[in-house]
Amino acid sequence: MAYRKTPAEIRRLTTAKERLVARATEVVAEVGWSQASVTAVADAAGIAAGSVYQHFPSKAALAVEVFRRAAGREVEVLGEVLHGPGGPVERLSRGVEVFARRALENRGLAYALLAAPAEPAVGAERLAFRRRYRALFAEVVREGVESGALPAQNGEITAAALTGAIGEVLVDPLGGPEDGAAEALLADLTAMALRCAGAPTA
Amino acid sequence: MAYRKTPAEIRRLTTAKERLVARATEVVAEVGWSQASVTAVADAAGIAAGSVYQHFPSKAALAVEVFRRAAGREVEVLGEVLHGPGGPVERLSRGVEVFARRALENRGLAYALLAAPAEPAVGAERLAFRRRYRALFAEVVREGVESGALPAQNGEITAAALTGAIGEVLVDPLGGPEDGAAEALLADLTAMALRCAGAPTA
DNA sequence: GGAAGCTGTGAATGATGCTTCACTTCTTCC
DNA sequence: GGAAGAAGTGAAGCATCATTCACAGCTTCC
Repeated sequence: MAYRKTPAEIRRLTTAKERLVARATEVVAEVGWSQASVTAVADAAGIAAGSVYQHFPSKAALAVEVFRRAAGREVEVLGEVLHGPGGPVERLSRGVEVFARRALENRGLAYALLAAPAEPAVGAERLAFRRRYRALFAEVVREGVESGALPAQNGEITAAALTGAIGEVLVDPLGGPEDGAAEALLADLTAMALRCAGAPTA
Repeated sequence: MAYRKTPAEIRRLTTAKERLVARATEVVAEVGWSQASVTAVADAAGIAAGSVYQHFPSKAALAVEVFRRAAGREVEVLGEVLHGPGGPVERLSRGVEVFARRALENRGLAYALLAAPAEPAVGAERLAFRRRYRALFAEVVREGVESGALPAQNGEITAAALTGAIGEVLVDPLGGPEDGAAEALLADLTAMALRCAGAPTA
């Protein structure tokens, strides 16, 4: 009998899978979901198309994994900022700025996560993550309202609006070339977000 | 020689094309772009699949026409409200409300126009129309700033944010079932939009 | 060393759905 | 009525890709 995987072998497989996800993420960031065929992704990872199916049961599963990893990092970062130190308004402002800054620093990926046409499975994942963004924003808004820093409002609506507004504001810059106006954009964007939540203007 | 089209024949062809676009719009509103195959659309219009190509050079061209007609109506309506009588803030408020109300009254179509997965040609059209929405909002915001009704701000950003915010807020209600909370939603949405533009709360 | 079994390969398979085309049906006009 | 030609048909053609599979190459462990 020769069928027990050695730790080294397990590590090799895991590494191969990690590498596949990483390369697939790069491909998606560069050419978008619709152009990221199984063949293209496999080529980028240096394996045969068929080998993808050693790691994932379908292309959709791989795509979902790519999305989750990348979007998960963003949720995590945003959560840390929004749950971090400072008053609700300050945290909201910093959260919006950090989120937008990270997107602008990694345009291709940000565009893929936010807006690029994608297969249904990825679309569903996108929806799910948008809900998570909303939930994070809603929490801070609610806190702000309770503390009196923000006026009474429907926090869910404001949170959804913030999510949509940030995405929409970023779509054009993310699609176009780097234009050097990033800092001005960030300032305008955070100002808008604060107005949106009803924070008194500084 | 028998190849001159009579007026009646021309009318018949035009009517057939109109009918095709109308039925295709219904199909898209019901099942979304991805399920609206040429066969399904042709069936709905009561013609053969091949006949679609008498009117449009490709499926994409038909889809684009469907999108343009439907989205064009919304741009027109929004434009009328935003250019109508009243102060900038009042018009902005009414514009948001009218836009959202129309979407909620025609959910399937609104979802298809705003968010449903679609082929690249439709995606491009969607982007183009979003720019038109933004331009309309930007105009009113600029007017409001000039008249002093709104605080100084980057009108383009606010306009993009309004477009994104409205879309995002509507996506969930449009996807789910009618829940009867439409009026409350509209009130919260317009309140958010006014805050977003910096209008003093009523 | 060598049997057993897992991983990797990439061409073949299969599904989907747009588009074409040979043919039929309808309209025009003498 | 009938010739000429357009519109309409729908099944076949075709392109695109995800997925499979028979086979080759490796790793494990006695």
